Amino acid sequence: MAKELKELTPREENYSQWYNDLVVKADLAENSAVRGCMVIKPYGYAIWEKIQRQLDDMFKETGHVNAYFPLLIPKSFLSREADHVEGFAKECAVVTHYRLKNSEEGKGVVVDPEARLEEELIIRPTSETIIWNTYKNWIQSYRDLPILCNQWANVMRWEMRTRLFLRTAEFLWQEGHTAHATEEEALEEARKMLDVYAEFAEKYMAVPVVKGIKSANERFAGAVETFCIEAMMQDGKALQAGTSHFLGQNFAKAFDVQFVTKENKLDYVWATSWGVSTRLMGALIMAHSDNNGLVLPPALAPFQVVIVPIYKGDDQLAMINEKADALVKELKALGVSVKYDNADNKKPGWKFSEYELKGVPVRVVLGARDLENGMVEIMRRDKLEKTSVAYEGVAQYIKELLNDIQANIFQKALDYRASVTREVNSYDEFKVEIEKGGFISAHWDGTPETEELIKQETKATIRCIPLDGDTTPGVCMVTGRPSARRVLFARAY
RNA sequence: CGGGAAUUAGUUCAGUUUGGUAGAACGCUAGUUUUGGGAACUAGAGGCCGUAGGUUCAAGUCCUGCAUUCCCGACCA
Repeated sequence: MAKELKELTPREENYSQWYNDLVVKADLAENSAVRGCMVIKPYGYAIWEKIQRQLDDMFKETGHVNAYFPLLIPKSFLSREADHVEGFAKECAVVTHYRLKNSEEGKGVVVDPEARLEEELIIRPTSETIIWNTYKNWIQSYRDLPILCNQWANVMRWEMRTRLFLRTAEFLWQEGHTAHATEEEALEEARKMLDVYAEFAEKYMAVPVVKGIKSANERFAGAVETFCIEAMMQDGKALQAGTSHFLGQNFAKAFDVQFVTKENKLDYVWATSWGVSTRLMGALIMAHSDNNGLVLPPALAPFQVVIVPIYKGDDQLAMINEKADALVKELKALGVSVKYDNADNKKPGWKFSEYELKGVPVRVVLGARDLENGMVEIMRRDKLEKTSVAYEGVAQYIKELLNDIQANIFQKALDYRASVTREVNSYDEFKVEIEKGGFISAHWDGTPETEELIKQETKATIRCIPLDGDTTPGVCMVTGRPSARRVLFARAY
């Protein structure tokens, strides 16, 4: 299987084919019988659980709690906030009936026309509306604020075209929804969660991201300001990896959520929402993988080490089992997760390929030959390098190696991004450069019209206005009008 | 919703030109030999050829409708 992957490379034209093969062959996910929906398989879900656990810890550390809100939302809720309905109406699945009955021709079941719902329900594409409808009951006074809730849930957006992990009709995500007494506090919250996302992406996923602000065209439907983290994939396309929105008082006004201030005045509540989804797994796969399969950062690998025994006969196996069990114990004591695969129905060569395809960071080979010399063979997935190490103290060696791998994967992604990021000063140059992929930093006059024109002509969008970075004024590369600063362009997923 | 292509074994596909006994590879099952980079041999199991009609002595193959899936666009985290 790994051989088939080798026919393509992560940076070629046929990237989507490569990506799909990789996802399927690494046993992460597959398309389901339902259009646009995906089955996340156990190995893929194990990675998602790692992501969930880590993010959830980080949310708790910043004072958030989890809650759960309904899957179905009354249709009328969606129309309360004008921009919001505009943004989501086109992709909502709608529940119209609550009962089936046997068909009169006697074949199968049909929708019972008697069971039409008085008010149709939509399957949540996001939960702002149902949550703000609920918050109305929770908030009377400034003493009830802030509310810092997060929800782990599934949502559904009836996308025209789907791709495993990157854009599926149903996807898993977390959505934080907070309510605040002041504008400053809400803005600070939105910024804080952006930082949490950025830290998670870089420290755990080993994916470097640019923190920034979305232009008006790309802003979340209903938000005053959308902050985002943008990542660069190996084929030169950008991927929005997470967003944090400052919602102003838009939803409080739409759902009439007012509170009494310290000064005994009525005011609308200030809001944020922020989310990341199973799309992060797409980012993980596309940012690091090579032609031998996945490359997982140790911090998110379902297991960090796999031990493969090589033996002839039961005597050797017994001896190797003993050594392996001892090593497993030592590694676990050091907090390293490990799988010992002594299944005898697969050959070692098969296992080597399999675990490379699955992206396990470190492989330890225990063979009779090595053990006689007191050595073990270690292979690191990121560099595909084999070394021989003394059995004594190998657990400590592996623990340090894992740190090194995590750092190396991040550095590699960072170097790649640097190599495809550049400044451009004219539109002609831009049109040439955008074909090569990567991030392009250029001046823009700040108008939606110019942004739209660039998108039409080059398929490139403004990924973000970076929070850090060059703030020297200049002139727009298209119109020549004044530009406050450079912004980041790319073609994106 | 536009433009292409596809639908046959668990999977990937051949077979359609010229209608005539349903095929291959991989996978699966059993046995033997194997085990330091995806093992070999032998013997098996497995198909209403997407669906509904039509043409014909005869349809996987020709004709018509329908459904579904994939790719390329528009939409989007």
